[in-house]
Amino acid sequence: MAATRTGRPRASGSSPTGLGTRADVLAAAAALFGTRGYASASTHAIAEAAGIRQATLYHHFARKQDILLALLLDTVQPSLDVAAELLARDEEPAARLWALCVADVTLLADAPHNTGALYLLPEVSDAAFEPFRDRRSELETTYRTLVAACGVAPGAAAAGASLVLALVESVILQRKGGQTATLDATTIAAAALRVLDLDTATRERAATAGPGVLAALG
Amino acid sequence: MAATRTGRPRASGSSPTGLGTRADVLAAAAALFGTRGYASASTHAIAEAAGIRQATLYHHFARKQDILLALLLDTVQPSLDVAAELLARDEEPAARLWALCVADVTLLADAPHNTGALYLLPEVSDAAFEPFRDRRSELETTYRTLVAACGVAPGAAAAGASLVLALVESVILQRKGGQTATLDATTIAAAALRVLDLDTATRERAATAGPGVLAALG
DNA sequence: ATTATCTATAGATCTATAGATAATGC
DNA sequence: ATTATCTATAGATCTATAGATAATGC
Repeated sequence: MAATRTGRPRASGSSPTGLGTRADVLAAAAALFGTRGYASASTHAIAEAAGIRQATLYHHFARKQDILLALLLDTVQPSLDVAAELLARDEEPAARLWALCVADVTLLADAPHNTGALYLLPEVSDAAFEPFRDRRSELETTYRTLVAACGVAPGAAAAGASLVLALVESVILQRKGGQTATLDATTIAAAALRVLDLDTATRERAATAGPGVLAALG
Repeated sequence: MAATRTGRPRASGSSPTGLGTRADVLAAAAALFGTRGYASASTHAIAEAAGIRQATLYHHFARKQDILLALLLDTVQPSLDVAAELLARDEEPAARLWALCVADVTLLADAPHNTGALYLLPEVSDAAFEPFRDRRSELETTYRTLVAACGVAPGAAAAGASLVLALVESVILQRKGGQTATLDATTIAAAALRVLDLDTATRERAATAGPGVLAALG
């Protein structure tokens, strides 16, 4: 049952992540795409950081774009899972929105290598990344739906959701800037409810009930 | 006095912007860096969009990096000018912060080609762009100073300023997403004051006095 | 036999430089 | 003479493929 693996051994060293070559490549690419950019991070540099030769990448990913696509999908999927669960629940909308903000901020803040920053890459507008953009759209729709359910005026729900998302994603920009202490997730969630101009009583109920909602998620 | 210019004429057409070759290059690069990314926008593609041959770029910019640096500095400078003026005035801090938010949102929203998005490029962390990062830092310091002057608790001023900046820069993300109707500048400024949890009276005074402050700027 | 790696490289870029050319200025 | 453009290209990449190699699996 030991971890003996088939195939030619690596020329130098072993898996940096200890999770296999695919994980090594994804970790190396996440770091390099985020700090140097997509095109500026050569497959050679990625392979080197992953502890393999450049051509070996192509045994695991058919094209360079597939590496970024995998990273983007892996990053958005946990958020979508939380969002879908929260949409189906029946606690007060403000409490569910609070929970969504806290969950997303936490995911963005705790991810190794600031993968949230990858969706800011201009190259993501390429057709190859449409599967990601679709899921990202779904996430925005969930935010809008919850914001509207909080009683925000219909005309202002889309705008409100944009501002809430901007606050949540401020974590990405903070990490990019190399800030040591990123904002607390509950601080940002509270700020989101203030931006929406919800009344004090609603906001207090949400912050009180929110942690319970979060804990109830699968 | 007519616009007769020295030098060999272009092989094809004339200046797309009508403002000369340097302006043509900057406009073309702003569009391409923002939509394709820095490394993915080749000097050939930039030159083509500017209506010149690839090598002619190098008569106006010694290196490709100098094009992006010029765009970044041109984008941040007007914000810095407004920020410095506002710091020196003596209206109520909340009114000045309101004015700074409105001014920056307006600059970001009205700039041709969403140049605000350029500061999100990973390549900006390269040493070549340090002059820009320094000025960008100054701008953040001004936000922090005004937020602190609004009476936000000392420990919370830096966090508050981050959130305010995130709201202001949400315009960049909206434009990137291709949203047609970006948020109104005054809507964002009002949201910024709510995020800081300023009391209602202060916020109302700021929104009332803010337009006058803006109008008084040079 | 299957697998994951390796070496080697083809073909397609891409940046920046060298030097020619076609205008205006003096 | 000066200037801004042009053509041509050197040299340095970079992606993806071809085919060899060194392990384990049967």
